Amino acid sequence: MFIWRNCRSLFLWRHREMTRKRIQIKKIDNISSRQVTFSKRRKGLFKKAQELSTLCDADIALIVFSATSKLFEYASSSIEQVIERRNRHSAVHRLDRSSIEMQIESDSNDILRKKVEDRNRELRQLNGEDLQGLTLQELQKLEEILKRGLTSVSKVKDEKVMDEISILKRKGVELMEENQRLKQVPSLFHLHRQSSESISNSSNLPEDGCSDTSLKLGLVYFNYIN
Amino acid sequence: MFIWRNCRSLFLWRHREMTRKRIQIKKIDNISSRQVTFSKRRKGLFKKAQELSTLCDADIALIVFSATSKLFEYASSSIEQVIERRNRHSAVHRLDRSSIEMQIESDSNDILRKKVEDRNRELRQLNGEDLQGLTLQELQKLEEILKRGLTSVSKVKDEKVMDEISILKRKGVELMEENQRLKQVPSLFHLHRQSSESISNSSNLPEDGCSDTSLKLGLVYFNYIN
DNA sequence: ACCTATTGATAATG
DNA sequence: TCATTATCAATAGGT
Repeated sequence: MFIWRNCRSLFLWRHREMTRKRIQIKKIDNISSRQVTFSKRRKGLFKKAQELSTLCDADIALIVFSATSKLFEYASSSIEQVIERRNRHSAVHRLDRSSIEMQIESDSNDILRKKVEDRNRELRQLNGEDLQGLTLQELQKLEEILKRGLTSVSKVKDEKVMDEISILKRKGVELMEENQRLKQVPSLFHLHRQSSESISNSSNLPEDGCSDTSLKLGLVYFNYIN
Repeated sequence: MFIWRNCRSLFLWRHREMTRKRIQIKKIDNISSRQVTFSKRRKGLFKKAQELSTLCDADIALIVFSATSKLFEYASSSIEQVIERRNRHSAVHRLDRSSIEMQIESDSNDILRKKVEDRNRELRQLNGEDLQGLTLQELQKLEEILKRGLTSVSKVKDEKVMDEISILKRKGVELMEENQRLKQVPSLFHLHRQSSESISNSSNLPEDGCSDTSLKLGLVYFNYIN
C-alpha cells in the first residue's frame, strides 16, 4: 500500500495541494468558510439521516438551527410525530421508575393546571388585559416590569440591528469597490458601445455582464434591509 | 484518472473483493446485517451531527427510533430546548390560543409540566431574560407586545391615579367644609383661645389646619404610589 | 469486534 | 452558489 501511495505521488507531484490536511473539529473562525462548511455538511448530514432511515427502517427527526438562527429540518415521517413518540417513550420510561420517585415528583394535575392558569393570567396582564382587578401598587409593579423588559429587549434588538447594518455596510463597500474595479476596463467598454448598435446586450461583453450582476446584488441588498 | 484507476486495478487484481459495490439505498432485508448497518451508520450520523454543531456553531437535535423502537438521541444543547425553539420559530399567537386549548387538549402531567415551563420561558423573555437565542423578528415581536402591554397598563394605572386624586380632592373639600362649620361655633373657639395661652400654636387658625390636612393626605398618596 | 478496500464526504480552490 | 478534485472519513463485507 505504501508503495502504491508513493507511486501515486509520482503521478500527482505537480498538482497543487487541494486539501492540505484533515481539519480540526472546533468552531470555524472565518465566517464565510463557516457558512460554506455549514451548507455542505448540513446537506451531508441530512443525506446520511435519510439513508439511515431508508436502509434500516428507522424513524428519524433532525432539527438544525444555523448560527444565524435559520431553521432546517428533516424527518422520515414528521417532526411532530417523532417528538410525540419521544414524549410517549420518556413517559413510559418514567412509569418504570419506582413509586417513591413518583411521589417525590411534586405537582398533582390540579396544581399544575392551576400553575398554567396563573402563568396565563400573568401573561395576559403583561399584555395589558385583565387589569381591572388590580390595585394601584400592582399596576405600578406591572408597569415597571414592562419598562424593564422593554429596555432589555430593545437593547438586545438594537445590538442585533447594528450587527446587521455593519454587515450590510461592509457588503455595500465591497460592491462599490468591485464596481470601481470594473469601470477601469475602458477598452471593453468601448467595444461595447461600438457593437451595441445592432446586437442585443448579450454576454459578449464582460463589463456589461458584470455591472448587471452588481445591480442585481445591490437590489438583493436593499430588499434584505427592508 | 481513468488510466490511473485501471493501473490501480492491476495492483489490486489478486485481492479478494472486500466491498462488492456500492449498496443501494433501500431497506436491508437481512435482519442481522440491517442491525449492524444501523449501529454503524447511527454512530456515524451522530458524529457528523456533533461535528456540524461544533464547527458551525449550530444548534442541533437528532432523534432516532430504531426499527425495534429503541430510542437514540443527540442534541448540542438539549432536545427540549431545540424543540421549543422550533415551536417558537413558527408559532406566534400561543397567548390567545392557550386558554381555549387548555380545555380541549388532553392534560397529562407531562404536557402540563411542559406548559408551565413554556409559560415561564415566555414570562422570562417578557422580563428581558433569555433573549440570546432569538432572531431579530422575534425580538421585534416581543418589543411590540411589551409596548402594547405597557401602554395598556399605563392607561389603566393613570385612570386609577386620577380616581384616587379625585377621591382625595373630594375628601379635602369635605374637610374644609367641616372646618368651616367648626369656625361657626365661636363660643367654643373662644374657650379654646383662652386655654391655649400656655400651649403651642396648634390649630388655632382654621384655614391653616385645613391646608395641613390636605398636605398630609397628599403625602399618603405619594407614599402609596411609590 | 476488527480489518481494509471501496465508496462517499468534503476542504480548498476557482 | 456551483464545479472540481485530492484527500480524508465512513462503511460494506469478510473474518
